[in-house]
Amino acid sequence: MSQLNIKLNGVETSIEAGIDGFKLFTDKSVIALRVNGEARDLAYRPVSGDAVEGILISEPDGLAILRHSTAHVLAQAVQTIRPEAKLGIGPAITDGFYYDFDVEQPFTPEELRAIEKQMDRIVRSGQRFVRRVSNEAAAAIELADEPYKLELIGLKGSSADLGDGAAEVGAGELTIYDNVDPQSGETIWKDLCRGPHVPSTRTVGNAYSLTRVAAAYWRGNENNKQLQRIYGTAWATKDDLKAHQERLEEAAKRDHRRLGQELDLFSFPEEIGSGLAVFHPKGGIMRRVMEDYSRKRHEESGYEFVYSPHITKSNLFEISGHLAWYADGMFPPMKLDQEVNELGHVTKQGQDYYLKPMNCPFHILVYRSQSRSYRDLPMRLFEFGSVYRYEKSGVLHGLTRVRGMTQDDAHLFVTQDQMEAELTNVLNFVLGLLRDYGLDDFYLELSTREEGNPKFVGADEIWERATNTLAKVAQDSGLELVPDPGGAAFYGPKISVQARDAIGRTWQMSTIQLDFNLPERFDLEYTSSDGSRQRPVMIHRALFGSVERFFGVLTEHYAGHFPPWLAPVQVVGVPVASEFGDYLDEIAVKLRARGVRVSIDHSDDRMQKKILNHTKAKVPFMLIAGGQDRDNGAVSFRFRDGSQENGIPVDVAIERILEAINTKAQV
RNA sequence: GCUUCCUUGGCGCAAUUGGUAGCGCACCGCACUUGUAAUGCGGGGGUUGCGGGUUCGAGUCCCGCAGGGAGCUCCA
Repeated sequence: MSQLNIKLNGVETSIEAGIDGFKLFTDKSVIALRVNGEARDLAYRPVSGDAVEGILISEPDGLAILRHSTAHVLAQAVQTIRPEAKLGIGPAITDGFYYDFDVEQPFTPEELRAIEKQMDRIVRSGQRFVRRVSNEAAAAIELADEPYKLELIGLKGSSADLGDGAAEVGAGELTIYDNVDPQSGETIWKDLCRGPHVPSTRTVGNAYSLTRVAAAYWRGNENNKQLQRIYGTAWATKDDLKAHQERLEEAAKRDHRRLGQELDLFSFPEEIGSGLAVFHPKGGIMRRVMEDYSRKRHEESGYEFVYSPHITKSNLFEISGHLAWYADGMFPPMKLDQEVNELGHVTKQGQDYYLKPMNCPFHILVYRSQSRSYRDLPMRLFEFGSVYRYEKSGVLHGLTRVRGMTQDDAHLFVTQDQMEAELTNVLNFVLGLLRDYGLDDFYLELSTREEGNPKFVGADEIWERATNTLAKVAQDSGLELVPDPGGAAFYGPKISVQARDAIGRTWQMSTIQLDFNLPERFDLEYTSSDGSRQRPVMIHRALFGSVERFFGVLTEHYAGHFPPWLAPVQVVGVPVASEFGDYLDEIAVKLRARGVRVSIDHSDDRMQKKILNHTKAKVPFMLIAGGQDRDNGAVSFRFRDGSQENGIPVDVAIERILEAINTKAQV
């Protein structure tokens, strides 16, 4: 046999010509090959000069192949049970996979279980995934019954944007994967697919599960038909699957909607309407503490506080351009003052008033209320501004996506020369403040304009300068920077600060936007040192995004175990018997005098019951006192984790509590 | 907005094929006076989200609306 030279796992190796990946890697945990950087099936036969590595089932690329192969098994199972189901696409996604089907009747949960059973049978039957190169004409005939696949083949020909469909056809050769029965050699099922796949359905194993069914627009376009999408999760081992399910349970326990109910923080009364929250006393305390601290920091950093009304005549948003671009996202107008005679003719022109979806035009009017000099700049106007947006009903989600919210909104008016320094300033201010609230793992996203999209207004060179300035500031921060092309606001590019929470999920927090457009629209000016009229640049920035949303994110981050400075009740006193209640009341008086939020539980519950109740309420400090403590002028701490320290002198206990509050420590 | 599922006392849940609403927690009262995650007894509270329809009879079936969950699309 002739030999050929390849680079095997980085080492120059001579192998027999014509042997495939199965021979090169006998380790069963190798499920595919990486050939010259590209994933291939194990059946691939290396040619001279190839750089070949094994892809392990446990590595990210391997998991993606496993998940995509599981999607094929799902599709085969569905077509076994519902032969009329037409195939959409079936890619791997984070933690799993999905496959879209066009079916007359949506899948029921019971049917999902039947499909899982059928998948098990397919997995056990050990069908081989066999790659076959086809061409557009042949595939079109072969897949005549699969209209969506035909569309993808057509799109491939036209080099249109395939989106998620890239997994099916992608670049290069058009391929079909046959599922071949190992005994008979018969092809049982096939799918248009770029691959690669695991060698056999048996490799899929048993660490997968179908999770839910939902509708999804074909090719992600809401003008297209909705297909039924089945989601699943798939892992290398059963333990990994279990760990994943436990992570989901952990996330569910932290859900701010659930904790908001359990901890009595806020609610969404049906009578008020979707996406409109009320904060209860406990949530109200937290919100006030959050806002007070933010105000204090803004004051220290040179911001000035303004207030503006919740409604305005339409004219304001016509000038700003919001009505032209975002009327759909605004609550419809209140039509006022119009008078009509008996004949239906308008005798007095009315006015349309809108609830404000943004604060910027109001702050602009504050700026414009008098002639400004370069000496006034930078001018930093801050407001907790309540805005209302008519979010589509399907997107509302707890406090994180609402119809009424309060932004911690500021608009900075600066000269072109001050722009970069001020942006750097703002970014550092934002990051510092977020850290104070307990978030400390960040990365930045730079959202820029999409070429040729008419949504973005303003001259090219202005966009370029704004984008370059933001990019420089972002880079100088030293934080990881992720590009987000097309994500800019219509009036300018933005940096957004993304924060990772305690269990690694990322949340978009603050945004900093540069805007040359609104100063133009409102004809803003300042007199420069040489007496000439100049146009200021605007910086929009919200740090929490909205107070509501930030509240929700912090709730999930802390899983309701708020650090003492934020906790609605910081200390609860539990007397061992009611006769010790007075003693605790004396301590409570001292704590209250120092501003601590403390209550003493005088109810006639057993003390064990009281401990249970306050543990469930996630109170940071419980102070327990009985005869021994009273005799010694002491108190006993019980902490959230159930640990305790007995016999702490009262003054020491008070200092410890104050220390924790003042340093914003977590306990 | 679209697809789909859901809605029973403050909260979490039950109610066989449509037969006239139960439980736990919470709440109120009484007793107990307690040393680290549920003391005992008793009591009150729901025309089953709202509006229509089918039926002798609807929490259960049908239609509409509202609110919620999941996903899609969207997010100035």
